[in-house]
Amino acid sequence: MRIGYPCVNESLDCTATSTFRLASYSDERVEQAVANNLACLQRILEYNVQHNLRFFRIGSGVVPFGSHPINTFRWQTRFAAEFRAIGDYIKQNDLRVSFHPDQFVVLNSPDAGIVQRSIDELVYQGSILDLMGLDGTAKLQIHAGGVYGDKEAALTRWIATYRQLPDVVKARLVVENDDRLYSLQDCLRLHNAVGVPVLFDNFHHECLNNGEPMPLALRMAAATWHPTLDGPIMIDYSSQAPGERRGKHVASMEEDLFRRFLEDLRGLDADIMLEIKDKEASAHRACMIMQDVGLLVRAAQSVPSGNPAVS
DNA sequence: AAGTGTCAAGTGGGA
DNA sequence: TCCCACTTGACACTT
Repeated sequence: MRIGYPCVNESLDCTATSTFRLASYSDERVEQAVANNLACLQRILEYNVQHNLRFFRIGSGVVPFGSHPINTFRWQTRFAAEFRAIGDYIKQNDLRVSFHPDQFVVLNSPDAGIVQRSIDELVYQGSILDLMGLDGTAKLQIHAGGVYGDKEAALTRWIATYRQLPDVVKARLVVENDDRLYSLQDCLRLHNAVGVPVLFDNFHHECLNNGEPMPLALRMAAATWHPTLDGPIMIDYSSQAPGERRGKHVASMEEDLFRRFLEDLRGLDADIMLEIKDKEASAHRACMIMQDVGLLVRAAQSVPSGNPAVS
């Protein structure tokens, strides 16, 4: 099992998603930003190895305007060596990485332009994982999309779009239950239609479900992952922020709730992404708890390799 | 240097 | 009819 956190490391003084405004686009700025982002990504991964945090979500903006037609810079070839080196580091240290393309990726939109831009974005993010030389266990995680007043029609459109995706995207795509529109059951229908694995979000399931108890829900989602092609199941973990709007993520992990969740999970291998505001701070506490209950081996006393220049 | 309005992209819910 | 949230701040203009 692995513990991870999304996109941002608050302990380091760098960002792996530095960008700029579309209005000030230039190839030079893309090159500058990608160089910075990949150097920072490498530092984050080294930090993660040192802290036994072996799961990380890479931010969508690692290549600014990565799927925008304005971006004609050949970043794939310019940074081929850097992508490959990061991929090697990921494999050598048994890390797992993923992407979560943002809310603009909607495969079931009635608008063909939106669907095409969504596919372009998936191809862009998937190509980064390809350039890193990572196998199909490195995933692209999306939601089912909108309902548009007719969920049946929306699910049908999703399936039709999925079937048109390039194989390289299909091999990585997973669909996550959301907190308002598409429940675990809805996602399982997509799985039954096209085989897409279901990424289970426990907090979304608490917000929107069909009465499945958490242990059962976890096992239903787990059954949609192919053990070797897809890897261990991925889970997004969070909990309700006390006193806040329903669906708001908690600021810092509540340890008793996490221990209870591990009880529900018991017996399943999973990589858990903590979608919690304070990032690696909570991930580190989760790591300690999992070591405490014997679900995680302690970090090796490894010396970080590569990039000796930065600290 | 500090303050702040706005940023590529979509959708639905709530004020 | 706006405004907000969403996996995540931070760019860039103004003073």
